[in-house]
Amino acid sequence: MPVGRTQDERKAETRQRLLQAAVELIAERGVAGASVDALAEAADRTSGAVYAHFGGKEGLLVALLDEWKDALSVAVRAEFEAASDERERIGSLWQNFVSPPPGTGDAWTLLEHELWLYACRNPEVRPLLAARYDAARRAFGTALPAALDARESADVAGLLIALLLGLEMQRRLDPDAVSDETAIAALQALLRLPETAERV
Amino acid sequence: MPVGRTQDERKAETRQRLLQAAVELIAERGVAGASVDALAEAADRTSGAVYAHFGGKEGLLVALLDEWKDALSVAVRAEFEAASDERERIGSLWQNFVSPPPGTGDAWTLLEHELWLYACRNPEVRPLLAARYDAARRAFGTALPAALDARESADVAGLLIALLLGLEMQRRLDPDAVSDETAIAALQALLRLPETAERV
DNA sequence: GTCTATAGATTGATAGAC
DNA sequence: GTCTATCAATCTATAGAC
Repeated sequence: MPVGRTQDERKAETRQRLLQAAVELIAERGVAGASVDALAEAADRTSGAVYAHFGGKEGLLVALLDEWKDALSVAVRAEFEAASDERERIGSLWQNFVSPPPGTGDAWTLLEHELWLYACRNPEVRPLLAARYDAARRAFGTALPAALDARESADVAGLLIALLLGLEMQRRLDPDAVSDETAIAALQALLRLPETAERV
Repeated sequence: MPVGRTQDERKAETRQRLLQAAVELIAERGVAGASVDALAEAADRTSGAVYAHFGGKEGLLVALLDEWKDALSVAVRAEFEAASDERERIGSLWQNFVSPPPGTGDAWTLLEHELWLYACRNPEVRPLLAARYDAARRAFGTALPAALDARESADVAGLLIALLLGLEMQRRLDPDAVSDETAIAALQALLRLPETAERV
């Protein structure tokens, strides 16, 4: 008797639709600009569904952060490990993070900054996003080539993430802000930072 | 007859009060979260003043961006040039940008990200912020030690700004995200990037 | 769990007195 | 130029039918 199944399936589908709608609409209009009604409508539901599933807009955001907790780290790390040599690794980083194909993930970083601002202002939510970045640094760090202890590699991963975030910010305003060559050279320099430091 | 003067002075004062209120309130609540009424009230005026001076909230934001056009570059550059050696320069950058005294400019970067998001979404406003970052890179670039052409030094300045922005993002969520030593080493590495590149 | 309907508060913007 | 008063639109959240 698959009665319960279909109920649960619909429930799960609504949940996914709401989360996906939140990703798109918040990237487009911002956290404050995306009303509960608009979020529900984008998911082909009504506002009641948002309250039933998440208790409100804030609950939806928390669930979104939770869902995405390690999506970032997993994706970046996979890309990074797939490449064979350093040049290729850097290239993949640069391509995928800062100049994504202008179709799917075009507004990805907008959502990232939107959630960052939200987390900075809400002490209850901040630990969630902090854990997300921490996980990204760790996962990313273990994929680094040099033999470093966990703390060092996470630090270097933090540097790479920082540079990519900051470069993307500038290039979204002006695609010619920083040349590709300089950016790639900088990524290489940061990757080689531990070796360089040892020589001193 | 100083009649006209006092009128103009009051007008100018209201304008400044509104701009200052916008800085504080938008950093605290965000662009969408700061209503026209709240902005006016924070400036000890009423909403009518906002419409009379700037035509609305968007006009106030544009004026704010215009006012701040080179405030960033001037400040950063002054700090940077005041220091005598490289170590001091890096230290001043790190201190002032990423770990400002938690009183005055504590919410500075929140406003920066808020305006960035706003500019990304409003094609009419984007060039304004793009020009601001461009000016910052140029002004900052001319203060760089190495002998580079304008394009190269602006690129390196873009790298430094990017790293500082990205590090501040992570450290605001978690003060221990990236260690001070690693961050400073990274800034040094980026500063020395041109020399390193020449050796290859 | 999802819907409709609605309450109650807040928003951006305008009109008119001063 | 600044204020008070106000309109129309929009928002969050809830109540109740199904």
